[in-house]
Amino acid sequence: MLSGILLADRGSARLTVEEHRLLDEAITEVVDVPARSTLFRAGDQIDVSAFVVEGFMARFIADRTGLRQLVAVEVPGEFIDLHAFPLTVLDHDVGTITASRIAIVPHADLDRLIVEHPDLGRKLWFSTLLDAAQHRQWIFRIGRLSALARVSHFLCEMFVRLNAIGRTDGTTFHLPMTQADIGDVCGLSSIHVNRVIRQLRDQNLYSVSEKDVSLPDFEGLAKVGNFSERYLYLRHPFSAVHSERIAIGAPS
Amino acid sequence: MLSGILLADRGSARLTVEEHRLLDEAITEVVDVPARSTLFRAGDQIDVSAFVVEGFMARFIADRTGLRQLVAVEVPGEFIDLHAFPLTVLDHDVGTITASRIAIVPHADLDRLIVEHPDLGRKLWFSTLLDAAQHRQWIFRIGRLSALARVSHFLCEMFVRLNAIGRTDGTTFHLPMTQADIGDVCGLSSIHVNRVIRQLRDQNLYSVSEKDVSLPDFEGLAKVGNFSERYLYLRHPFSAVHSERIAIGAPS
DNA sequence: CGACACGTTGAGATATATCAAACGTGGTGG
DNA sequence: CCACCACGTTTGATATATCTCAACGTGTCG
Repeated sequence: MLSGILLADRGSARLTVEEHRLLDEAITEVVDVPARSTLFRAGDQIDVSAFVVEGFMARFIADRTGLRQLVAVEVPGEFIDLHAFPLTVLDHDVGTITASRIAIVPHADLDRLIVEHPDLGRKLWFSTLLDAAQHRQWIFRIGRLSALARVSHFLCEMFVRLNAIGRTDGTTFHLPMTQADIGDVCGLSSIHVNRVIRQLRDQNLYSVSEKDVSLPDFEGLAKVGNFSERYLYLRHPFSAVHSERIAIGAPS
Repeated sequence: MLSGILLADRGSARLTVEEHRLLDEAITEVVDVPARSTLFRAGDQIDVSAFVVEGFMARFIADRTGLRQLVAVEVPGEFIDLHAFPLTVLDHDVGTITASRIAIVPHADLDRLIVEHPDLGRKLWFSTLLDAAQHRQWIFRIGRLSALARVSHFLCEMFVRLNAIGRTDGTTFHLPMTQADIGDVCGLSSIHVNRVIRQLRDQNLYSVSEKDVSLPDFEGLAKVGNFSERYLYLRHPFSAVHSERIAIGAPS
């Protein structure tokens, strides 16, 4: 049941037992990929998609000078390139952060599945739209938040997402990313990330040991980061306090 | 044939005559919306989706202080909230920039259509993934480009998108956005946008009169903005020179 | 005519980047 | 076992991009 982790806790899109079985049967290969390697590149035409079974992966866009901007971080249970199924060509690179195991599903099989099972098709569509909702929040994060808020927002996101797949103990979770990676997520230099993280530590909002991150005051961190988890569309939100109305203001 | 403009020039997702007809029949209402008004808000549960027939619209996220970040700009022929069909709840606000006319399609009809016509379903899926691809490019733009490059990149994007729907004469197009709007797109203050635009004018890369923007040297502007149009997935790219290989560099 | 939205300009403040260097730590090979 | 190296983190000093505040001009619209 490799697909068992797919779409975990996503309210309206949870998969039925039957749908899990169908997806499992469509897996043609399970591949182990070393850390820090690039699997696909922008422009690649691909006829399979894959989801993460274990490990941390990332999607990113690089400019001519090699500056890298991550556009998504994927954790177990998430497709890394399901959008390539309708799109057929990738517009960004895909690679690993840590050593990862991925399960591969040919597009031809997805084709057949969504015709025979429209509901499953809708759920796969939903899954790609979850990415889009996260993208939007990343735009907001980078465009309108301070460095301190950006890093806080990102830490909140990772916490909530990992919590949803049972990878936290309620406060602590494993985050195998370097400060440079976080900079690539937040549009910051790694040096500045370092300084911001120290601030969070000084405010007792964050601590880390061996890549195990603790957020002793999630609500406080969420406030600093202007974080509201609604965009993750979870059936069981971590924070009871949410969906607060936000004032619509004038443009800057 | 209101739907005639949908997915124009998107290679693999162009609609057949029959599909256009089906969508047209599903339109229940055509609504005129005044400029600068908000149609839907984050958290709204909606059971219809709409596409732009005429006008400029935007999707945006606002923080507690009213700072606004646009996450998408929509022009005629584009759905503004098709993602709400699988998602059912919106994670951002939707509003107009100029007075607009939109065509409304109930989700119940889309439901029926995609079951009976899986190919159409795939194309609608594609359409929402186009948004996601644009989101990714916006993250890159804001995260890794200078103010000058951000504005250039955005101008290139709007030019190419409007060109694809026949709304340029090869150099000039109508862009009814204020400098503050552009700031909300690029994560900049309106004052800084003003200064950046003056730079572009001084470099003869841009001129404007009555909201009619001219880009006399598109290639030059694209270079400044690190712009490559691949992510727009057009059948007839504007620029012959593209798909150049970009070096993958080390993280910052 | 006044109010308002938008663009423009100036001066000063500040957040973040850049450059440079040191430090710990784990792994590796001799 | 030690020397060494690669990698990530940390710190300091300085540069610079962008923001903020403030003011003014211009056109439009009621």
